Amino acid sequence: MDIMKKTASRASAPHMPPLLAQSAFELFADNGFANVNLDQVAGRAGVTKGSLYWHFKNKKELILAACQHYYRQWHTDVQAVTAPPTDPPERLRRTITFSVDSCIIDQRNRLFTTGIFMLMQEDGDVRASWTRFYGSVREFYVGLVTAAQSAEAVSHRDARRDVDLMLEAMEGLKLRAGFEPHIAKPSERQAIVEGLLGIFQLGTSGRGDSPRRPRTVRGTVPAGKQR
Amino acid sequence: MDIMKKTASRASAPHMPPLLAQSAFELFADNGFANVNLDQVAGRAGVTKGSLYWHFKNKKELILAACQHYYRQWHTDVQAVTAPPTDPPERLRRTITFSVDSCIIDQRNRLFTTGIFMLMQEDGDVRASWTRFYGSVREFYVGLVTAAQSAEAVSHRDARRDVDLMLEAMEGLKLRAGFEPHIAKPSERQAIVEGLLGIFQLGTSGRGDSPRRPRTVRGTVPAGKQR
DNA sequence: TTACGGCCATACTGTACCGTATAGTATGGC
DNA sequence: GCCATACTATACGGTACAGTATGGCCGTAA
Repeated sequence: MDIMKKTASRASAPHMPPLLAQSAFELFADNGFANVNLDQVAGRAGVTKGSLYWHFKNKKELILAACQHYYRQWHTDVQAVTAPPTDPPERLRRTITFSVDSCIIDQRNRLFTTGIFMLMQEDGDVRASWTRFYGSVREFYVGLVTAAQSAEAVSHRDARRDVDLMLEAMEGLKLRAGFEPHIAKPSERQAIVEGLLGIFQLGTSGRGDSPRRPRTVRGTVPAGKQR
Repeated sequence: MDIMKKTASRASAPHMPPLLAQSAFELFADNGFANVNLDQVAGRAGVTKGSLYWHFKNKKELILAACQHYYRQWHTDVQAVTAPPTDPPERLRRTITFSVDSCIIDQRNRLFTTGIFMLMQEDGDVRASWTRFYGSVREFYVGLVTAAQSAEAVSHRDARRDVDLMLEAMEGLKLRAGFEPHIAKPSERQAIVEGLLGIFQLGTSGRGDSPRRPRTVRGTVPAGKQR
């Protein structure tokens, strides 16, 4: 039969474990954790289950590795978005825009994180893993927000609380995008970004194009109230 | 052997289907959809799988019935909260407080809805079912909010958008409560309610007790800006 | 050349569980 | 007294899949 199929590409593989983790992530994100078996994961990586079990103790460890893959990806993506040198408010806007697009458009992102939330309920390790990630995301956003706010000389609000509220809304958005696909329209996405930015009560900021809704009137807040 | 075990309580049962649906909801909410088999559901209702399959075509129909049970429960609970005659802003506050408590404290609520979001990704019927429910919840809140806003004579904002943002934040809250349990503290819950109410830019409203954070300064919004 | 250890494939075991087949029981109509 | 209908119990087929047992290949070092 089909012997010697691909003995060539042996040993040159980029160190199986990360490749398996990536394959696992892609399959999990496309089909959900419960609907993927280890034969498929191994197959996608070009090996079989025997070798998968050489690198990972069990399915749970593979899942955790897939999570790490996802976390790393997120950080590098956001790094790329915030890299270009701009002023802090614009960086905040870009990051939020990127995140909103990820939540709404990137179905893999949606399905994968939903699955994690499900697993979290019944596995402490997954929960701990996600908790660390969420913490890093929050700190990242807090940094962005405080920078943006101090740039406007209004830092009277609790940035951490605001960031939490925004992140909650983003997670909810992810879920809602699953059953109300019409929010994927560009105009809707734009409005949603404005809504989230509104949480921080920053001025309309950045570009000159007029904001889409009158909501951002908030920017003008009575001064002299800093704590 | 054990004959005549419980012939007494036969036939007096409250018409199996709803009882099975409730049993299914409880088990699903406690253990997740994937970790419950039909023997357990039937057992909890005092029957066996054979009779379960008499009433329901398959597991999916049972799940949909459990969803209906959940929806009904939510509506009656909220009805109970908003029933006592108070002014609209206070009714809004009470409803949000109730919802936040449900999201954070009621673990069954959390696990069940998370499971639904997972199933939604792969089943159109579940998705349609949830979409209907979400629509009814949104309309309910829009009614509350417009009533509350017109009571304060400021209706310049898009209530539907605000409600969507708030509901998204609530769903996110539900998820976050799963891995950051410290937000179950009463003071935190109170702050979260204030944050959500802040979305609607209403005054601090209702009772005389001072709000917990300076955030609600928002209430004083420059007048004369209605569209 | 041999020996060995890292890596992988194949074949298999064990288990969980959905769905079904079928036998049995209560109840009401005729 | 007979039968139909509604409902319940038990047992099992089929399947999907996690995890294991075992042996082969290949590079490296003695």
